[in-house]
Amino acid sequence: MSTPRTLDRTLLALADPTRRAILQRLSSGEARVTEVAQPFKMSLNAVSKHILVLERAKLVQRRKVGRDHYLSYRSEPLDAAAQWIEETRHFWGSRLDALEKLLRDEDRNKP
Amino acid sequence: MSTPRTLDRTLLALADPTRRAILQRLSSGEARVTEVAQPFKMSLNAVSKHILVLERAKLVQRRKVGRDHYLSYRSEPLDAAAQWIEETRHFWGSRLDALEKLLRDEDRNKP
DNA sequence: TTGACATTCAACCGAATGGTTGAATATATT
DNA sequence: AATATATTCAACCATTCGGTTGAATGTCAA
Repeated sequence: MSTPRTLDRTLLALADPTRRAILQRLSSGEARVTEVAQPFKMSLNAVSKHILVLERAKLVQRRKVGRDHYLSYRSEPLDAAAQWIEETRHFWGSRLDALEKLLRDEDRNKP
Repeated sequence: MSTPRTLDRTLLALADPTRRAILQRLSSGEARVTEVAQPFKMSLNAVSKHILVLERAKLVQRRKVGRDHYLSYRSEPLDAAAQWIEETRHFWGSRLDALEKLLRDEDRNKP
């Protein structure tokens, strides 16, 4: 289970297309910072910052070998986020519960 | 399926405990802005802004009746986010794929 | 009409984001 | 030892975020 803070960081980290692209790249195996940054138009430094956000959320792990930093994808935070979403969806309900919720709303207005 | 922009907005909106609390409140039925704001320590205006973020992400719908704005929870974005996460988790792999990924990494280093 | 209530708008603030450039640090290579 | 490479650090900038306060708007109720 994930503490609220952890969930915050995970969702925030995922709420950016650049960072999702970085994760996708890493999901197919380790890569160095420069390799990860290569496909992007932005500067290396910008990518480096994005990686930091992903590291803070523990979605990326860093392994230093000499001057090279090897980055890898960690699945745990996404697993935890998925679990939270599924539980939440269950409790908050979805389309199927629309009628039930409507009735609840109407009840609330009849004293 | 959700376009990247939509997903961004959804995840960003969910990446805040206040906003998640608001959604939880609304998941049990409609409520007016003031009612929603009542449990929070922050100002009504602050909550109003959070609601706007949720509305932008289509997680909250507004129905105006006179001076009252009735807010309700919409499940579609969360459904879409859940779907994205599940697909992504499938493609990016999880613990079970750790060995496979490790082997891929080792391959990459042997020319 | 006057006044209370529900809500937003507007301006401001401090902190965080997302980006830049330039310098610093550390490691390889020659 | 000198140079090139990999990466971060530091400073800066514009924008957004999360919050505040105060005023404006629109609606209900006496």
